[in-house]
Amino acid sequence: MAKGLDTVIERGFFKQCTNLEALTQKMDEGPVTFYVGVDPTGSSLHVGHMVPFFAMHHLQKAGHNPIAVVGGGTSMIGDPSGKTEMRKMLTVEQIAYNAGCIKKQLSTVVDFSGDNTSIGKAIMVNNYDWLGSLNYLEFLRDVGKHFSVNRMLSFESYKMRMETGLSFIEFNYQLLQSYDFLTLYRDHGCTMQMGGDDQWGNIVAGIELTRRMAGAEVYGLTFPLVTRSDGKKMGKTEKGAVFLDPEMFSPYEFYQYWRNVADADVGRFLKLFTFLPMEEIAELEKLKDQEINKAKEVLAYEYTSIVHGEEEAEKAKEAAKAAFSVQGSAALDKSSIPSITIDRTELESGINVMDLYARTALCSSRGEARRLVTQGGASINEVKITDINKSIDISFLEDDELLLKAGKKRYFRIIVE
RNA sequence: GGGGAGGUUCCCGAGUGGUCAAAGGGGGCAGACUGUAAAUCUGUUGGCUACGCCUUCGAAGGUUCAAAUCCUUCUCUCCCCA
Repeated sequence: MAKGLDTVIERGFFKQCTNLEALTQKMDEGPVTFYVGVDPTGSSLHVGHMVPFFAMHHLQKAGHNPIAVVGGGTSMIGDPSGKTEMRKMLTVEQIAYNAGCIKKQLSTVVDFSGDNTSIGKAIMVNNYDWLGSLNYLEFLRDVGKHFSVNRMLSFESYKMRMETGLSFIEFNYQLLQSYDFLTLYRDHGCTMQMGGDDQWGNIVAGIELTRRMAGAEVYGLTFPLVTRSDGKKMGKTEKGAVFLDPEMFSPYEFYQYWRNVADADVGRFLKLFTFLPMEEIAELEKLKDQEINKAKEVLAYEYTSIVHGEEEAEKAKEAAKAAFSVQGSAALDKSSIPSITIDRTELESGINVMDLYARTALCSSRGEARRLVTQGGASINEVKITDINKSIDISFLEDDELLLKAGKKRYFRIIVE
């Protein structure tokens, strides 16, 4: 089995391949240039986007050459695959900005620097560069003729949209993505595309187009759709997606997200989202019941460390330990908890509990704060508050701070000056 | 362009003049249980200066003592025909 490809398969990235034997052989023979597409629809990726790039990492490490294709052109249109609604369109400037942010985030797993000769060479390109200047008539004549509408309609992703409606622009997405593959083959000798299994149809279409127009055999490989065993969408929380941008999703929360994955998911996620050797993961997978928490800690630490750096991972780990151990807040790493500063004089005259909570991110209104207090979920510096009329004053202070707690896991810090 | 069906609180979805801040479900939050898990159970889920008041049922007007519910216009979505 080809180097790199075996790792990818072994770690659970493999769902299906257009021609596994041929691809294996090709990858055995030497470096293969391959690509993964990413949509620059936001300024931050979330963890769900990362699956292909972890795979990319393993292949790059094995000496193959990755291309990350930013869908600047295609995202101006919208991909119907798996979406129930049409995407909003973005301006060229927004896309360029987003692409910059994304590259930075991808750099945590893929090396774009090009100064490490022992691994494959990675580049990032934007398909707007070739799609943006397409001539409609020429495109229809040269590319469009290879596509069968009947065939396209038979794809599941389009079928779904047939129910709700599918605009003509979206319908063209497959042509553009196929054209990407052809272009990358011509310009960069790219011979493989990877993507989520929902992209299978588009990938196959690209392969066919490349065969017809360039007479070359290229390959496609898809990853299983990563789901959570509890059926919830991977990488989504109540508050939204688990973003990689620390401004949008703090390293502590990031750590906690992975620390709290379902038992059944730990092993799979360790393989997908960490670089730990398989033997080590196999050991961790043996853990049961309470012991499995160790595996979750490893997962959380490793992934946090990849995305946010070891220092942040360490901080998050310590903060979590402190927050959930018996000593309570004493050992909490305060710097990782969100905070606001209030004036000492204000506290001296006393602030109502509800008012205080409502001013933090813990509660969005006094009503919510009232509920929290009434239901026994509020405590300040580890003193439970159950009286909604309680006035908080300087007697609650500890080191000039108030540590507000909501429920078991959410903290907020009030610094008094 | 013609015809039809619709837009309800975070989401889905009841409600068709007062008993509606609006059923039910989902989700969320909190509590119990626990392993910072899952499952389960309980409570809660517009705002506020809180036994009352204010703002919500696509938007703006109107009818009425009283409208999410009736009328008018506008707007958006979906379906059928062209």
